[in-house]
Parts: sequence; C-alpha cells; structure tokens
Amino acid sequence: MPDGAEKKPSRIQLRNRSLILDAALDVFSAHGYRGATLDQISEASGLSKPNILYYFAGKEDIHVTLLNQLMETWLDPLVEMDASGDPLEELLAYVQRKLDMARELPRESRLFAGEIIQGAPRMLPHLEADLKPLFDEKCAVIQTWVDEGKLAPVDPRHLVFSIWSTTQHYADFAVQIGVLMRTDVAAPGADAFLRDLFSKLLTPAKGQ
Amino acid sequence: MPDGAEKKPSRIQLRNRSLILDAALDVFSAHGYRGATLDQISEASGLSKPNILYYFAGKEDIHVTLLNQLMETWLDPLVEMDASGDPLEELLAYVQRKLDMARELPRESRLFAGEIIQGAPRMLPHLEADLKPLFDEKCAVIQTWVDEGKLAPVDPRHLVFSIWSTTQHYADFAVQIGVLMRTDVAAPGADAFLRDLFSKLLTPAKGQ
DNA sequence: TCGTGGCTTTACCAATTGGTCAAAAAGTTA
DNA sequence: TAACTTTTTGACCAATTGGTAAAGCCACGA
Repeated sequence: MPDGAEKKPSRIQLRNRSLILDAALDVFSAHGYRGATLDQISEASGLSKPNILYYFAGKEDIHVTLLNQLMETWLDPLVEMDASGDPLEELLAYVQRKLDMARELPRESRLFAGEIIQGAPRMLPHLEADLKPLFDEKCAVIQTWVDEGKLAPVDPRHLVFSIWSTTQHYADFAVQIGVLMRTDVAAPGADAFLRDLFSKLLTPAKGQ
Repeated sequence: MPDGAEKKPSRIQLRNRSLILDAALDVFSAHGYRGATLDQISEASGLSKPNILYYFAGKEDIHVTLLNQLMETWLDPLVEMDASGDPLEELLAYVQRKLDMARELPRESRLFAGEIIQGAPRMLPHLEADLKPLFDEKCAVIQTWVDEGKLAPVDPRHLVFSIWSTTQHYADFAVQIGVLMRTDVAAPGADAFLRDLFSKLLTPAKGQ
C-alpha cells in the first residue's frame, strides 16, 4: 500500500508514479480537469486503469499532486529575485526566467492557466497560503526600489501581473501564436521585445 | 424545425436560443467544452434538455455558435484601429478598448482563452480565416508607423501579443488577481499602468 | 522451493452523459 | 372552435466514466 505516508517508496513505485504524473500532465493540460479521463491517462502512461488507481487514490488525487508539485516550480523564479541586487537587472532577469520557464514547461503553464481560469477550485488554498505572501513580500521590495528612485514609479502589483501575462502568453496561447507567426519561420524576438518593454517602463526618468 | 436555414425565427425561438446561448456561455467558460454538460446548461437556462436539443443540433453546435459570435466581438477593437490616425493615440486607445472589453465580457474572454489553451480544436479555422488576415494587416500598419519614425522601433507582432496578454489577463486570471489584490479594497490602476507601460515603449526616442 | 508481500490484471459496477422519440401541450390561424 | 403548426416534456438509450473486488503474477529472502 503506497498510500501510507511512510516507508521509502520502491524503485517501481517511483517509476510508475512519475510515469502517471507525466501522462496526467499531458492529459490535464490539454483537456482540463473534467475533460481528462483516467482512460486517457492510462493509455498515455502505458499502465492499466486499475493500476493507476493502485498508485493514486483517484483522479482528483493525481490532479492535486500535480498542482502541488507545480506550485514550487512556479514560484521559484520570483523567489530568486534578490532585494539586494540591482533593481532593473533583477527585474529583467526575472522576466527572462519566466519566459524561459514558459518555453521549457508549457504543459505546466497551461495546467496552471486552466485551473485559474476555471476559478481555481483546487488551488485557491495554495494561492492564499503560498503565492499571496510571496507576492506581497516581493511587491514591497519593488516598492522600496521605487521609493529610493532606483526605478520609475510603477504600481508593483500591476508590474508583476504584466510580467506574468506577457511571458506565460507564449506558452498558453502557443497555438494562436503558431498561426499568426507562421509567415516567417524564424521569429523569436520575444526575449528582446520584453526586455525592451520592461526596461523602458522601469528606467528612472533622470540619470540613474 | 428551426434547423432549416431560412424563414424568420419566431419570437419564442429568438428568446430561447438567446437564453440557451447565455446559459451555455456561463457553463462553457467556467468548465471548458468537455467539462460542461447539457444538464448544467439546461438548469442554467431554465429549459429542459430535450428542449435545448430542439433548438440546437447538439452540444457541439452550441459551442460552435458561441465561438462564431465571439469572433466578431473579439476582433472589433482591432478593426477600429485607424491607419490614418495618430499612431500613439491609436495604439493606446486600442489598449483601452481591449481592457474595457476584458472587464465587460469576462466570460467571453475566458471562453476564448480556454479554447486556445486546449489547442483551439474548434477554432483553428477561424483563427486562420479571420484573425490572421486582420493581424497581418494591422501589423503592417504598425510597421509603417515605425518606419516613418512615428513610433519607437518595435516588432509589431510582439507588441500586439503583449497588448492581448496584459489586457485579457485581468479577465482570465480574475480569481488570482482577486486573491492578490484583496489587501486594499480600491485598487484599479490597471488602466493607468498599461497606459504608462505602452506609451513608454512606443514613444519615439527623439522629439516627435 | 516455498511463501510472502508488493504489483498487475480481468471482470465488473453504478452514475453520468449526450442524445432520441413519441406524445402532450401551447400557440396560431381559419 | 376546429385544424394545424410549433414548442415542450417524460421516458428511455447506449456509451462513457470513475471506481471496485478479487484473483493472478512476480520477485526475493529463508
């Protein structure tokens, strides 16, 4: 019984749980919670449906596990923003990290987006407990930078929202972007554009 | 039989179809296509399930009808952008219109976002046929403005993406924003922030 | 080689879901 | 009011879905 919250998990347990979670990430991010079926996860993971239910208590358990794991990864780039670093550099580096993450983990980005769009039924507690405190803390840091004149005056909250939305857009709306960018093959430019966007916004008006 | 594509629809048909579509917008935008059920639409609209199927060929028909109606509304703010107007004013007005729309039609915004995130299975044709040409046309206009030195040099495509993402974020991620902004009651500021963001980006370096 | 315990499968539910159909109930019109 | 059309409903399906139970498999230590 892998349910008990003790004992070291065997190699097989480790492998199969990870197989299931990876398959579930595919399926949940592509169809949403209610749209995903255990049969799809079963097929994608190569494990039979009852076998999946041997490793997880149910569909919701898989989803929640995925969401829990995601939260850490998701907050990481913001955690790394250093209050003692150079303000503009720190923020631009944060933008770059978020953009890299959207490119490397598009499934996770879509899973998160889908959950929030649908009212975050299974993630509200996480938002309150994990995201909110970090958000408040980092907004305070940014506000300090603004007050010290090291950044142009901006509302830190809307700044963070704009960083989230612009970067995640490249993962969440990838299909749309694919259609619209199809014209010319090579067209990254997102990095340079966002760097330009946010440095112009944040650079203080008079000499640094 | 309201299926036939002729005859003037009766008052009852008009009323009931609109009841159904409004209820379906609630349900689809909150749960996604596969997550929504005819029973939910039935309850939300006050019409029995077989009655709903009397007015629409099936679940997919309702969804497609919704998506078709949405496309028009969605493109409208961009259509209104006037190539002969003042570049900066036109773009800032476009931002404002998109932001207003996100606030007034959050359900539509979420329906659209959900559809795109899930790979736009029912909307790819619309993106190709309607969005792409308009996008290319307006990007060309913006490029002209840039070439004439009326705007700072930016990639028009990424500019448009950033406008879409920042404005729609306020509708699609409303729950998250609700959690994070809960601290102080009155905190709009999105309008001013986005205006600042995009005017700093777009104002040419040397005198206009 | 024989247990023993962890792992896997086959067979099976009960509930939900999208959808059908024929008959009843409203309108409409003559 | 009678005849006809449109709208609405109750009863019913077949397929899908999340989940269960019990038996079988398989590795590994004694």
